[in-house]
Amino acid sequence: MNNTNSVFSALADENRRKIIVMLSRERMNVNAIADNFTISRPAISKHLRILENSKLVKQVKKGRERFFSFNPGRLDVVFNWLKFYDKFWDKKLNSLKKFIEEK
Amino acid sequence: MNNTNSVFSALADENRRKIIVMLSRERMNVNAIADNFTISRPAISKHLRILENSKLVKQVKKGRERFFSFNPGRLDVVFNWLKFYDKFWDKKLNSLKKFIEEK
DNA sequence: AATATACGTAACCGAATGGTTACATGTCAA
DNA sequence: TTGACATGTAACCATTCGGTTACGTATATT
Repeated sequence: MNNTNSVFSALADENRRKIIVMLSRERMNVNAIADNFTISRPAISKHLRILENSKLVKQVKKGRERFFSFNPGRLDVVFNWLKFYDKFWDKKLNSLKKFIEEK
Repeated sequence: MNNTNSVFSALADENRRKIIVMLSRERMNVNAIADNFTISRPAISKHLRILENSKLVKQVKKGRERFFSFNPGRLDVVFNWLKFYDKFWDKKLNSLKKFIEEK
C-alpha cells in the first residue's frame, strides 16, 4: 500500500484516531492502551499493527512490554495532500495568522 | 457514519482522492470523470456516492447530466482533526509563514 | 523451578468494500 | 416517435476489515 493510502486508511477508523490522540500525549504499552477501550486486546494489537505499518506510530520493545509512541512527522502525508487545493489554504490564512500571532 | 469517519474513509481510496483533485479544478459530469479511469462507470458512480455522502463533493442535475463539484469547506474536518496535535502546528508555522508572506 | 504477566499469532466470522455485468430510466436529437 | 445518450440501480463476487476466542512465547516475579 502506498504512503498516502496507508495513512488515510489508518486514520479512517475512530479507534485508531483515538489511539493516536492518546499516544500524542504520552507513550504507552499495549495494555495501557487497551484499558481505554471496550474491544479486546488482540483487536487493539491489530490496530497498532495498522498504525505501525502506516508509520503513524512506532514501537520500542522494553522487556516484555512494547511501548508505542506517536510519530507526528507522518502527518505530513495528510498535510501535503491537503495542499493540492491552494484555495483551501487561502481561506485558512486568516485563522492561521491568528494562530501564529498568539504564539 | 459520523462526519470525521466519513471524510477520512472517503479520502482513504486513491481513485476518490484523484476524483477530488480533478473536481477541484473544474466541475465535471459522470462520463467526463469516468474517462480518466480504467474502472467501469458504475464503479465511478459508487465512488461519487461515497464522496457525496461525505459531503466532499456535491451534485447538480442539468438535463440528463449530473455535474459534480468539489466542496472544499469539507476539508475542515481533516484540518480540525489535525489540530489535536498542537506541536504539529508549531513545526508547520515557519513554512506557513512563508506561504502567507508570498500571498 | 513454577507461576504470572505482556504481549503476539492463528483461525474464524459477519459485514463492508471495490469491483463487475446486466438492465432500467429519464432526457435529448433526428 | 424512435433511437441514442447519460446515468442510476440491482445482483453478484472476491477481498478486506474489525472483531472474536484460543493458544503460544518471552520475560518477570516468587
